[in-house]
Amino acid sequence: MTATEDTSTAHQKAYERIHELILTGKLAPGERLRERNLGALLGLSRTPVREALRRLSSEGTVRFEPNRGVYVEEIDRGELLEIFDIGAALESRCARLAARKIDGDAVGVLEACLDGMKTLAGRSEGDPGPDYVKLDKRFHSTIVAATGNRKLQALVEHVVSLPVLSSAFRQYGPADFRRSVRQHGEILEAIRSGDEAWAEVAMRNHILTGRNAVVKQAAQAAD
Amino acid sequence: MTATEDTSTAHQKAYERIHELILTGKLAPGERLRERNLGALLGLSRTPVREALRRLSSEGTVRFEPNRGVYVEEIDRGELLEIFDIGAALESRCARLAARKIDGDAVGVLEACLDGMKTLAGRSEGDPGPDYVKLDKRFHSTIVAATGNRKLQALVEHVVSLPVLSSAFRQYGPADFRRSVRQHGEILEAIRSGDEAWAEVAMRNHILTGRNAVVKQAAQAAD
DNA sequence: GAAAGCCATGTTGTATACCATTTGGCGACG
DNA sequence: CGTCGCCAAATGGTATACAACATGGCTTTC
Repeated sequence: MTATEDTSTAHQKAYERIHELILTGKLAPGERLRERNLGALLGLSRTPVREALRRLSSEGTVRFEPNRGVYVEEIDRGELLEIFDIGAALESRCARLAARKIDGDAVGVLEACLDGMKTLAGRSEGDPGPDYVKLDKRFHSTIVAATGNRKLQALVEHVVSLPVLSSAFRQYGPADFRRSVRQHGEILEAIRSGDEAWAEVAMRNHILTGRNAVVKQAAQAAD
Repeated sequence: MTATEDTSTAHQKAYERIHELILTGKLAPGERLRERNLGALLGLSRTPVREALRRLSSEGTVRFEPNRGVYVEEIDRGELLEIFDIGAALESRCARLAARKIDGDAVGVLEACLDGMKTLAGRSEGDPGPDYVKLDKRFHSTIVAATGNRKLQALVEHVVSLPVLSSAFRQYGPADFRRSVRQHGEILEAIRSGDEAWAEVAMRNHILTGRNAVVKQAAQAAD
């Protein structure tokens, strides 16, 4: 029951797997990706792999150098912080719109995500694992989708991938996860009650918390 | 010397042409795109066409329905205005960063673009044509690139495509073009002088002018 | 005459084959 | 001994071939 997506198409599978490999650092920034290797690794031909790479390229996760291969984009910390600021602006706007327009089904999904995150953060002391990240992503995606703006959805999907990457590298302690759960709870409550201003600021607060964790980590690394 | 792009790869050509066909309305919102047709039209096989469509899909311009074809995304006016707001936020931020970090080469490019736009807007009374749009895009792309943030660059590239679309449908008069040129001049001067606050607000002003034109057009259409 | 199921056709999804370009090494020449 | 240039292997770019799925019309049956 680990597999949540049906991965009906090979292209989708390739996209998700490669994205995950990059997020978890198995494919390092700057590393060259050989299409035949990836295909063999995933049990696919080059065609769906290349399509997945085009998507990743369009999202800025990967870079095509014509006739010279595909490389994982390297991120510097300044860019990353900048991205967090932009993400905060976009997602808080989404939260505001969602508070206005969300329907019952979507609220149900949010509740389910929150439940799952609570359980994961509560039971294990150390690392709630990649499932937590998936629920987190789902939570945010649901909010963005609730705005009903497809272009906005595409945008946020893109901007979010890098912060998620950074959080994958980041060492979260149990307290951090509990705080994350609490913040998601606040966002949900704000949206459910239709309080636009609260939803906006709760989301902004949540994302800037993540930004701060990156800053702190940088300070530690400088020791 | 009309051709500015080398179009070195078939995929790039496919991407640019299809994008242009959508922007100019030759491919209408909601219309189904057949890969074989597009390939034949552009003198290419399906492979690069599909890769281009994946990019466009990732940008939210086009929509894949699994096993059922690719469709041009339809936009409603509310979404469009929302996108303008986001574009204003992102691009004004870019202008601020550019004012801080831009180098001489990039300034030269901006000057060249502005020159070209001046000429086009000055000489012909009616429609300066698609070349004007291209210069406009180049101007903005250069500013975004000057921020040195690749992810941000990818984002803006995406968010910008729709407003450009709308401007393609919009009927600009000579006065509008002259105003557009003047605003680009202001932005350039602000960036060149390193005045971050001015650059930010000049860009915001420019984009919200475009937003207003859409609103006005909507009001006219409602007559 | 209407509805349901099957088949023909077209289109998407994926794999494979072929061509162009890059790249690293080896040998000839200065 | 160094350098230039050529050749071969590998890799990306594109075309084509094949398989899976969807769709519309026709036949068949009630």
